[in-house]
Amino acid sequence: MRLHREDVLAGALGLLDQDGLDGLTMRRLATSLGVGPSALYWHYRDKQALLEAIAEEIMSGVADVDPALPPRERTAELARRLRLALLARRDGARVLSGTYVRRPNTLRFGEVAVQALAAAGVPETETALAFFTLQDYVLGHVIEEQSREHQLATTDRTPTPDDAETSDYPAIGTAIRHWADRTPDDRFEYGLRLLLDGLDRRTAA
Amino acid sequence: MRLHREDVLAGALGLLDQDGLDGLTMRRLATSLGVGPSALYWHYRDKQALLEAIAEEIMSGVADVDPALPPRERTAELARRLRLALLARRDGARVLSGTYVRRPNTLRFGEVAVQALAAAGVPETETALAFFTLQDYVLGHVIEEQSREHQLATTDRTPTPDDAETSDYPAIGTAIRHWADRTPDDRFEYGLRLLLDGLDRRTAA
DNA sequence: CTCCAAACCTGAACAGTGTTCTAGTAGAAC
DNA sequence: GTTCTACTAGAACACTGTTCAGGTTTGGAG
Repeated sequence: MRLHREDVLAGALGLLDQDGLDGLTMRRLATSLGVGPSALYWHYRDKQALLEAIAEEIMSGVADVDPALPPRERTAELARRLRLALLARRDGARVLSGTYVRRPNTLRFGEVAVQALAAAGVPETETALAFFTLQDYVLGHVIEEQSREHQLATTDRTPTPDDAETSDYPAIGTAIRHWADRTPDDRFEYGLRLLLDGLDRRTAA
Repeated sequence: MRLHREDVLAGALGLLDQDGLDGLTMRRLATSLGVGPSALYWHYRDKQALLEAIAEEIMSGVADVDPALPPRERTAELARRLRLALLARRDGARVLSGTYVRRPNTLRFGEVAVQALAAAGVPETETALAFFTLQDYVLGHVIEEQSREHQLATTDRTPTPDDAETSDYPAIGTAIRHWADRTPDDRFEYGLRLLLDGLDRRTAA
């Protein structure tokens, strides 16, 4: 009935999905594993190390995109897969944004993305800039997306400001209405297309 | 020698700049104001409310962009001002990403940005999508930017992976080197231009 | 000048957090 | 069957956000 490193990680992932990042505490994780809190510190140096392991786990498989795809569609697919990976776990984006991971899954994602961008015709001097731009967008987008889920779960009032204050900000009102008509996927695709179109312009030159 | 709401906010901002978001605790804020912890709860319902006040303070003046600027340059300027506002306070991006603020400064920023986008020729049905895309990018970008500052301050080892592992990921190595040659401002401008160029394409159609 | 209500604070307490010890027990290897 | 390593218990430390009943201080009205 003893634990291994992977058991702790699996338990942490389960607790994360169930109670969110704020609910993921060392003590609760310990009791959910039927063990004292100090036992966890044998497997992971501290909580930060555990979170980095979670982050690396989230990134597993994200880079496994069909290499036969044309380069532009390949980078798009990488961005989509990153988003889905973050969405797959509760507070996934927040977890990833708080960790600096230099491990296989994370590095391989960067490697594959940079290669796809280069193949798409992005100058070698700009591939990292383009990669981080895409990654920053995805991260920011999913952070807000998951933050809205949380907002909706706790205060159960829709985040769309159809409130009184909207009358003081006329443009926002109609803009938000159109925004609310789209699906979350559509909203993400819009920004993604903006970035890819912008990239096209720089590959032509 | 009694406190007012603004004194608490000012003290919180000072402590934030000095010790970062993790160092901003109610107890330390209280002692820095020469008062007991419970005194703070008279001025702000809880810590979350205080953080939202900080977020709104961060957003003050961000929307004050020259309305005479041509629309495209105006939206670019709004994005730049948002970034600078976030950078102006330590962990500013993390603070903002954790709060849902519906207050004057924040709303006015959205209003002005949506108007600029509409003036630039973005279809009315897409202004909110474009606005959030820009905002998500800026937020994600600055979160990573400030996260790197933190990394550099604590572990004093440069985050550029010139390490051994780079040999297993050949494309990353050269890509990162070019990335490291740019200034932080340049890196931000690159992504911003990508988005604006992408927008141009959709305003032409 | 007094009185009162509002504004503001104290001090103690509760329940929870990450982390570090020393001391110990279970499991496999020889 | 003993020895060595892998792993855990339990208590403790120094924190965290938050609440509550009871005191102050303050500005203004009568």
